[in-house]
Amino acid sequence: MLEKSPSSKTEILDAAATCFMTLGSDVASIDDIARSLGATKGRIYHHYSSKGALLSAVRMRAVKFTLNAVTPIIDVQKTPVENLRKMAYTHVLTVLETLPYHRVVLQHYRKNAAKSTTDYERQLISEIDAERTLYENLFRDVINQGMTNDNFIKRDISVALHSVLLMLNSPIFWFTPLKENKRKNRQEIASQLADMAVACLR
Amino acid sequence: MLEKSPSSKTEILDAAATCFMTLGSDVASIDDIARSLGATKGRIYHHYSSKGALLSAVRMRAVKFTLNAVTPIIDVQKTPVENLRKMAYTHVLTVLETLPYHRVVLQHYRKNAAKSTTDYERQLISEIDAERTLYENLFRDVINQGMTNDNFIKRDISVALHSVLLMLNSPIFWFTPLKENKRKNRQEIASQLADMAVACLR
DNA sequence: AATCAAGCATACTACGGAGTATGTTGTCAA
DNA sequence: TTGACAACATACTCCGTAGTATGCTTGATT
Repeated sequence: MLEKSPSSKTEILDAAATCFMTLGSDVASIDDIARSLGATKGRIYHHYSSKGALLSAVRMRAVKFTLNAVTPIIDVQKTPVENLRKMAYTHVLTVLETLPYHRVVLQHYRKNAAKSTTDYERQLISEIDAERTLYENLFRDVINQGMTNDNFIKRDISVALHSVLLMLNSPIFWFTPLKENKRKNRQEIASQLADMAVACLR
Repeated sequence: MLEKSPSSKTEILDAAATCFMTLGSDVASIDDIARSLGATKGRIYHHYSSKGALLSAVRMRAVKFTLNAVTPIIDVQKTPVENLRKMAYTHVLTVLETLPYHRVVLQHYRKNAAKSTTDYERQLISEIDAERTLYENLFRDVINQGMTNDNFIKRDISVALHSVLLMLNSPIFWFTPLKENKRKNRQEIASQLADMAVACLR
């Protein structure tokens, strides 16, 4: 999953992401993940202190993927429309290339109140939230700038932001990778969604 | 939850929807739901044969809410743009008024492969899927018609359909009801989202 | 060569939750 | 008035799973 020489830890993360994705993070057991690695619990608990910690690591990595991809392509010289269009395109493409991670994230967009979590795990979650807010603000700033420049219709910024972001994340629900034309197919989807994202703001 | 005289079964459904929403349908136990009703397991298992059956009932009811609300307002006399706009508005408003149910549905957009389900539960799920497909096709038809009339830009119909639907469902993620101006607030949100839905198609 | 720790595997415990079997209460019909 | 059934409550069983305690192996270090 985008790794040159996968360390043991990232290998575990990839397996965890896939298991959490297919079974759901609550149903998938540590044993399931270990089995999919041809290993046992021992290996996982050696690297991650709890199931919650492992889950948080997966979620954090998902945010980093998109954050690292989108941040460098913002160009203050260009117009908000151009920037948003390229940000949207990059976002979708990145998501499609690290899909399992984002499917896991999606399960937790609205699952805040777990039954019993330790202080340590709550801290991990707050760090994830901070990083996600950072990422959202990249889009918020561009949309805001576009609204003040009259490139975009003036609307409630929060409604507009989250609507656009969720539309860009919609492939997380329905995308299934095909054998042939993999790369091309993804680029087309990213392009269409980027168009729609820009369109729905004006 | 939209009920004149809530029967014991619908009362259970409402409680289940709320519990499944806040804790997640995997984590929330039957005892949790019973406790929130001031009752015990016995009451729930008297009406629903299993946890899966109860969950399916919640999901099915969610689909019925929107299906019953949107179906009658489609008018073949009007243009695709007018129809889609009103369908979108009605959809959002209905969702916001029966929010817990739709939050539960959302958890299962991509959780198909449960660990072990009975034949009976698989049947329930397939019935839900059929009903949901029926509902999606209402929107698919209108969008298709709009594309052939050149009211909408011609795009991949599936990508367009699911993107729009997910954008209309975005409040499921972030909406939190306010005390004052409840009704008005919801109408404004529905209106904005309906505008954006139409806009992103052309 | 001996030591030691990293990186696992194995074997256990403890507990929560789904499902069941059975008891209890009210109500209505004959 | 009785019996029969609906609508629950109570008290269990059983199993899966998170977490732990401990043992084993291999490579690096002194």
